[in-house]
Amino acid sequence: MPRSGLEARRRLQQAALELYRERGFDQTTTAEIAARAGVNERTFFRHFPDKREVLFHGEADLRAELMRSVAEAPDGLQPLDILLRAFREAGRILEENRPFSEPRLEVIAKTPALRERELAKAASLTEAVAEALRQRGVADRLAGLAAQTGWAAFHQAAGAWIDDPSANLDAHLSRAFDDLRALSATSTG
Amino acid sequence: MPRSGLEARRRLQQAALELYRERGFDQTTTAEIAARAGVNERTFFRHFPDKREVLFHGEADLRAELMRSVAEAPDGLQPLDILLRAFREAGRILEENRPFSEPRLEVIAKTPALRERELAKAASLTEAVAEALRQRGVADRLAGLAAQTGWAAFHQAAGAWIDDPSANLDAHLSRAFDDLRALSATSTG
DNA sequence: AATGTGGTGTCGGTCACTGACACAACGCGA
DNA sequence: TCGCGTTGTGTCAGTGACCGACACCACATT
Repeated sequence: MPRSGLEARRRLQQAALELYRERGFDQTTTAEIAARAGVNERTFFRHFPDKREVLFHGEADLRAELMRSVAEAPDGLQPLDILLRAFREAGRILEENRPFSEPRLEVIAKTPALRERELAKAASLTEAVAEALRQRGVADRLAGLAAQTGWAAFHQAAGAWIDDPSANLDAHLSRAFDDLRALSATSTG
Repeated sequence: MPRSGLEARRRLQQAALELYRERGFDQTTTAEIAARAGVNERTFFRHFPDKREVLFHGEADLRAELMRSVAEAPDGLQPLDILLRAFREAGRILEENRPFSEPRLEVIAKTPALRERELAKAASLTEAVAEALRQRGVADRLAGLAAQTGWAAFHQAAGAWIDDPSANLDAHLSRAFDDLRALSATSTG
């Protein structure tokens, strides 16, 4: 039966996403997911530590892409510009996987337990980005704030892109980062 | 046995905090918490929806204070200035409850499951602040971003204040919001 | 005294998640 | 070709979070 495990993992992710959409996260049991994927329930927990994590596996790719982009950004850019660049590039992962990204984000948005996990992932990712910025010499406190505000803009852009696919993710990102600048520009300080 | 229920709830919170510190969150069962509080396990779940929530009950006070402050801020202030004002005022709750919050924050910091819940609480609170800003006429997207960046600054200031109590929270807040403005001011846009 | 209400104990059950053990498929060297 | 370790899997027997239903008890109201 076992070939590489990758096959089963993919089927489990697919089955989970389908079932979460069909009857909701809370009304789906791990046994059902496993059954649809054609494996044993125990196998589910061999591939994913819990019922939520099955929807958060591509995160490693996004993380790697973000880190790479931040590290390789040209000198002379300001923190927020580095991040806009990085999110543009990493965003391609979302755009290329849209058929998977869209229902996934939909389910997450309507399930508190999944939103909690998403926030945790975001926090971890944000901290990694902040560290990457520090590696580039961005001041300590500034790096943390930049990463969090940048992520807030990215998250908002991603949501807007889901709601309005007529514009591409880049356009939404530009607008979100413009808002960010407007926010501080108009502040009295 | 039942007097008002408030008594049991307080004992449950106390027992939970103690046990989470003594043997850790994961190694504590709800039955043990209930036993130490002198009530039945079922009663625990009548007062708190789950094992984590028992540590997140004062949140309502902070939320109420923030909402009030945002709503009552004088006209003419920019979003970030409204928030700085609000966090200054709400921050007093933290300063007054420092001796109680400290062990609680300690447990949360070292327990992933509790950190997840904390992030969820922060997100909910942030969304409430955003809505309060919108009520004041702040543009839709801007309100969301302002609330999140403002919260990021507040969170960073609170952390700095825990690590360095020599300066008061206000000072840390001022510095964080200055950083925020510096972030966008130097961006090319 | 009758009645209502809210907090509680008890019981039975579902389901997420785990440890232990055995088995099947593959890769690889002998 | 045969053994052999490695890896993915199935099975079984748990533990513990959490819920629905019902009965009971303290207290307030009338």
